[in-house]
Amino acid sequence: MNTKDSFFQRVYQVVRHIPCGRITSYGAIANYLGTAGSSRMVGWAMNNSHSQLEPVPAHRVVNRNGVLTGKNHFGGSNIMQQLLESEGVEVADDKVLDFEVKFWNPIKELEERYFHDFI
DNA sequence: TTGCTGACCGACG
DNA sequence: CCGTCGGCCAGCA
Repeated sequence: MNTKDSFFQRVYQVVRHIPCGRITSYGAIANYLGTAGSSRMVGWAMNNSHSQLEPVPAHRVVNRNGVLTGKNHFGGSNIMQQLLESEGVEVADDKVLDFEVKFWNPIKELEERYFHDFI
């Protein structure tokens, strides 16, 4: 990667690779970036995601419990939930249903993608 | 340079 | 079940 790519840029790049109808967690992204335990940085990156020119689907990132902890940063309303439901992700009580099923693991998915591209 | 802050996580009582 | 605390570390004033 370029030297310009900062920790935040990497986070945004991973988030942009999340397919529709799939979700991931802050910890998974942090683990993928090799900074496991720094999941707070991922959340902080999402807070600054608005400064990015390209849109970042931050609504596809939830905490490890599948709870929409960041919904409050989408305007104070249930915009985050609506976005997820529009993509086929069922949400109830600020919590994603079938979280484990729709969970998108950046390590596994991106590894396979990289492996497939490498071959 | 220092000292906050934060959309997390896990442990503890 | 609930609140609290420490660790984690990139940005920013």
